[in-house]
Amino acid sequence: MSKDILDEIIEARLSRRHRIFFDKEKLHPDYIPEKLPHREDQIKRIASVLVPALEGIRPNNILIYGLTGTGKTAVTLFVLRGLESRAKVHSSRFRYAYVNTRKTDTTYRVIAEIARSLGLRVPYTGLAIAEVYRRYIEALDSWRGIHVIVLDEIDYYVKRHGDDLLYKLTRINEELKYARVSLIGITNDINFVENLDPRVRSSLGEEEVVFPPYNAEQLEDILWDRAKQAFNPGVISLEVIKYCAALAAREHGDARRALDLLRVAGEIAERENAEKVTIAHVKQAALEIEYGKTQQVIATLPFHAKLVLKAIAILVREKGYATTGETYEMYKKLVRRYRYDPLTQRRVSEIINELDMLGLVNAIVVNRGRYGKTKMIRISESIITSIEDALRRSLGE
DNA sequence: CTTCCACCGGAAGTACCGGTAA
DNA sequence: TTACCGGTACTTCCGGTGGAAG
Repeated sequence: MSKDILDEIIEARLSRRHRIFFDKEKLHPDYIPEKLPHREDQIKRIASVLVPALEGIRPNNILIYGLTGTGKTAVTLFVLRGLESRAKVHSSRFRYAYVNTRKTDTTYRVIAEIARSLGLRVPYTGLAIAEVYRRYIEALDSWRGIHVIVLDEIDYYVKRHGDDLLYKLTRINEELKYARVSLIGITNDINFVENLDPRVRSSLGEEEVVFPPYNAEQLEDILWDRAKQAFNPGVISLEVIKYCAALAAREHGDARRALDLLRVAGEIAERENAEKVTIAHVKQAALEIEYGKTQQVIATLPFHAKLVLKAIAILVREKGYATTGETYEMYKKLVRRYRYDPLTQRRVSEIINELDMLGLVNAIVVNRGRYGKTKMIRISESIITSIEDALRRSLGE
């Protein structure tokens, strides 16, 4: 009997999935389509810089700029994958390493990942960085090919650790006898290059490629292209696509955001057992994406960071903003309830900066003359309830 | 013009953890 | 086993500072 109920649920689920999505993967942020509309110029540029690799010639380094969701990563990987498969035909030795330095955010892990892309087995801890580097060099030279290293979101890495690693990588060819390395740096932050060592800047920027934001029409093309593959016929309308495109265009033309909206809207429609995706679903999706992000970020915060955030939330509810000193006092009260020792104010000040970087609070340094220098901390109206929810959930009560 | 608040944020160092190599 | 490595999460110390108040 219970089996019948189960079958019913499973069938309902399966039939429902069939109704909305045909192939949801096509909307996944990491999926790279065969066609990248409105990026022909960039594909040509990057491909023509890289093709010499097939003849065993080291391509120039490339620096790629563009805001989030302008197709930088997709285009780069698209070209590299294409070349890698052609390399087999031409029997030339060509490989690439892709590292997102925001996710892989320490020196050791970046080098380890580069080395792994050549098939090396590198432990995730225990070795000296210099040792991993040495093995990588050795492996390169015995392989004797062209290795392209993609460093995605390098601005994040450089902000935290400086440009020493970048400098080393730009000089790596001097240490190699038979192999050659090219670098591709990808950044969202246009100003980032200005703070770079001039030698690194000139070397990394041998070629520069800019990815302008998409406008609403271009986003529509992209979305329509993908929607045709991802959804079943009749589920999605041009009207809904236009709405997603318009929302994303408002946010500097972020295609990833537009695709997320479409995917989540589809999931909501599916959940509601609807036959079509509607504009109401997209609106709901925008809310859920925002809510989900903050919930997830807060859930993974260390204990003391949660308490600091809670202290700020309380103060912001009371008077609209908080200063570092007030936050610290409130935080100390909260810690006592949990019978833990409070951290120092120096550390709490750092945690506030971290919360700012995560986008949970806005902290700006202000000088109030006679009343000293401090940080004015605020929480945007649109996420404060979501933050309170998340804190209640993860701190109990 | 000077004072001085209430912090800022750099630098150096400590403790601990999970790991490797010999 | 021992020496060492890098990463995280802190502490301690301290010089630095924009601008309202006096």
